[in-house]
Amino acid sequence: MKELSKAYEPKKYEDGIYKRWLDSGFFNPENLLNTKGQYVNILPPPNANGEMHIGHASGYVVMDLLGRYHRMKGEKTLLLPGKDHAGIQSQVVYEKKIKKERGITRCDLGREKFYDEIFSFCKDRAQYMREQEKKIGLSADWSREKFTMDPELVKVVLDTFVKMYNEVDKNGNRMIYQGERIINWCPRCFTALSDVEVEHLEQKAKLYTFKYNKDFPFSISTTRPETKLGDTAIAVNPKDERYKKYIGKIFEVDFVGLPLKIKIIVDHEVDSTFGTGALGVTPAHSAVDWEMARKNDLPIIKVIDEHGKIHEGFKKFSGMPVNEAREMIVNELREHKLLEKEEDYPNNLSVCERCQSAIEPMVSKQWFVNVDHENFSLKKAARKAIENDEIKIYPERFKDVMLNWIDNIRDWCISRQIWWGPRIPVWYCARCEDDRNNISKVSFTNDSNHANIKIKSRVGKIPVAVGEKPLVCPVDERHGNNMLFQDEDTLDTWFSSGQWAYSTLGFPNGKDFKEFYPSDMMVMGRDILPFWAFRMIIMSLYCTGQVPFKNLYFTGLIRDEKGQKMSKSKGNGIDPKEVIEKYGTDAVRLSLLIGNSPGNDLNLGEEKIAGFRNFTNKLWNICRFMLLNIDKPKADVKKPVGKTLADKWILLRLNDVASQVKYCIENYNLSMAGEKLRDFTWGTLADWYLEMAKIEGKKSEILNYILNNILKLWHPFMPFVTEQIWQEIYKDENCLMIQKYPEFKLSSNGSAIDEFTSYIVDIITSIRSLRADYKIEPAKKINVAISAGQAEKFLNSNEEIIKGLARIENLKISKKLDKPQGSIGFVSFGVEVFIDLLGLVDTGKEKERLSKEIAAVEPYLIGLEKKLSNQEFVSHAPKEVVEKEKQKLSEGQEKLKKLKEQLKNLI
RNA sequence: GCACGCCUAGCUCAGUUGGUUAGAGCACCUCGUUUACACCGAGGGGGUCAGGGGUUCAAAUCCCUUGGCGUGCACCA
Repeated sequence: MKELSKAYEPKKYEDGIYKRWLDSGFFNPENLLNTKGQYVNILPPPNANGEMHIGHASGYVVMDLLGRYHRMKGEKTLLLPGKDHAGIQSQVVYEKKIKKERGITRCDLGREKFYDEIFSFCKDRAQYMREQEKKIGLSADWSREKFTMDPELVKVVLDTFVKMYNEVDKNGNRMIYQGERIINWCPRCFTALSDVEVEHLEQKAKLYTFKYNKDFPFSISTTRPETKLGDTAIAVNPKDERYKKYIGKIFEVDFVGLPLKIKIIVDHEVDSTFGTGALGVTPAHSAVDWEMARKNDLPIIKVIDEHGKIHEGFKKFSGMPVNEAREMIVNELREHKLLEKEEDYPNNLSVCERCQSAIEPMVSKQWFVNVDHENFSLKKAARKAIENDEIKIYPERFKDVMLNWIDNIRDWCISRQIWWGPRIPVWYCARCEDDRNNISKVSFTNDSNHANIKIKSRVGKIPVAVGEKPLVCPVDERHGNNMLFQDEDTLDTWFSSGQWAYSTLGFPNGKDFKEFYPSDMMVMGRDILPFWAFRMIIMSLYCTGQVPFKNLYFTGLIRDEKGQKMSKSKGNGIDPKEVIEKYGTDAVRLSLLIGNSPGNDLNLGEEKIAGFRNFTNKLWNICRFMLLNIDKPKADVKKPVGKTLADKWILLRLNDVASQVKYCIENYNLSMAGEKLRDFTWGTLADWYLEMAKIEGKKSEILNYILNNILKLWHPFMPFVTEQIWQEIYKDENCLMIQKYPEFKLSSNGSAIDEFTSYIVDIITSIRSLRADYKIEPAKKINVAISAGQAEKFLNSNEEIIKGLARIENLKISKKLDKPQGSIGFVSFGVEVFIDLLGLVDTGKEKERLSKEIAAVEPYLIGLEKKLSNQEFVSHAPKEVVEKEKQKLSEGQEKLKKLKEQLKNLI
């Protein structure tokens, strides 16, 4: 058997190991033999337009750890990978690309060509990202990989649209309906957005206070004077005495040369202390005003168009970008002395989550999902599933966050005016339009980004068919199908990804769906909770009648070492490619697992990764050393009987750490699982047991047993190094990846072994410490005498270990002996240890050392005495606690007595 | 405004139903090539657990409160 090389070099092995796993076929659950139970994780699909970043990696590491753990436990394990088409984002990315590389816009390509190109672009990126996912060690079944735009997935999505459209309550309301409502419009992306796709940025704005004209009785305040062209009312608080006499009146005013008809209305929402207490109502461009308009039946005047310019019909302002119009109106008001105040005012600007352009709220005809439909309330169903823990959420506190979020949700706008994504399966017939004016109005524009895009009229069309394109117009066959046209819009990406949990499994009749749905685990970034978690839950409950997954684990964000968000522009990002190359995948995995906890952000710097690279190498060397001491390594060694105290102790500790690790993993405390394993491996095994084993010798069997187990226990955390070691030793065996995970139960009666060992460890550590204090050269051997009392026998049987690890020449252990001349002593548990200092004793120094220790013990004992003399404590506290305190007191008293004696003898 | 967190060693954080003289890693200081490992070993310094109050025999842990930091949602005329 050849030795392991001196240092572990990840680069040398990782690709080969991954290939071996792939070739084994065990990523595919069908190939796993003799499975019992199953474990399914439909992996969240990253957007197929970029590359894997460290945030993805942190999620994958969790998913893969759990997957490998369950696979090794013998469960039929499926990690199903895939990619998301990411409608708006991919379209933005691809538009930028063709603009830069070819100087063209999507309109130059046309809808079909653009669609085809972006499809292959996403497929290319998906392939590239797949290679990165393999680098992180993801043990996914690539034969089942999916893409949200695969035809079979799109079919599921469209079928759901049809099903929801056909869900009609007794009043004729559909679950999916078309409505003219106020929505968020991004003039850059040229599409409607749902509420969650809008971000709010703090900005300094100006708050203008003015009158429409000098005849109008009172002034209003606004940050957006240009929208006032569309005001149809003034709202005041019903309790506001100042304006009571005007309520209900209608004023016709001239506002910067344009006529306005203003009704005075009341609304409780109006804060009479803000500004003048009078609010100009602009129904077409403010969500709150829109609601007021609906309640008061006010007319709605659209001021701003889809390009962010003033609509036709506003004379000199028409066609002007909003900012220019604002400036012009303000100037005009100033000239006419109507502007009363102009003050700085911090407010939040709504911007597009994808491109950061300012959002225009506007009234528009869009498709919506009614989240509280009478036949099936998506929101109530989701609430119930979460409340009843049908989906368990980690960390638990996110349950409240989700419930709070569900309670505030409003109808979901699912239509997008983009080309990339599944197109809404709704058909209209030009001939069937009731109102000829409403037939597909087409307008053209000169906007550079959106040249020649058709803006279809979003008013008044009635679908004639929903679903596949009919052969003839279903309303009137004489119209045939050449008068049929499909809705121009595509579906919100989250309408697709919301169905990922089952569309990937061949819903509704596929074999995988029947076998693997619902899945066991979903791991997702906490930032997409409102986008995705909620949508997956509602869609799944409605379509499949079941929850999509039984457990939901949220990861936090990965930040830089200073806690700042990683971003390309700041250049503070950690690129997984680079750090994997530099430190190896296992080190990167550990740095994302240990010290990280569900839902919390993680600050990550390269130093941390380097630390785990060191540990990877340490593990390699621990195994290297063990191998040097194993005669003929076997993959299936039974648990040996420990011969010495050290053996019994390490078996006990291995047993306990393994059962704790299992407990931690099953409760998703992966960080603690890793920490416990590391402490055992480095602190217990390497620093103590292996050193003891060097002295005791003949450890072949037990080392073999520990080696096998430690590789298995570490495998889910650091699959590459463990597999490589396994392969070096057991070439002919199956991969470590599918070896049986060790089963251990927490031992009940090992405390005596632990206690004895801690005596020895403490004696050795104390001797080393005093040696260092007295600057005794490490190579120099010393003489030690121990007055051992009860511990005589077992200290004697471990004499060689104490001698070896404390570098002792002559060790004398007796039940009772006096302090030898020229020595110094210390007390460890009940044992007195004397070190012959070879004439180096410094009485002053000793006095100080002993006094210092006495000074530390005394207050501790006083505390204990006080506690134990307190009747309340003795009667209230559990017996074990009281017993423990008593024992601590008597041990401490014994120690104090001995220390005092030593001090006395010194003088 | 509503909600959810966080504040423990210089730094990053553990501390799971209240009960060890409060822990780890990194950094720092001293020393050091003995059957693996300098990506290492041995030893060491360093914290009144943000402040105040309360509950309790017992509080880093539970409750209230003040301050600081962060996040989500809403408002933002």
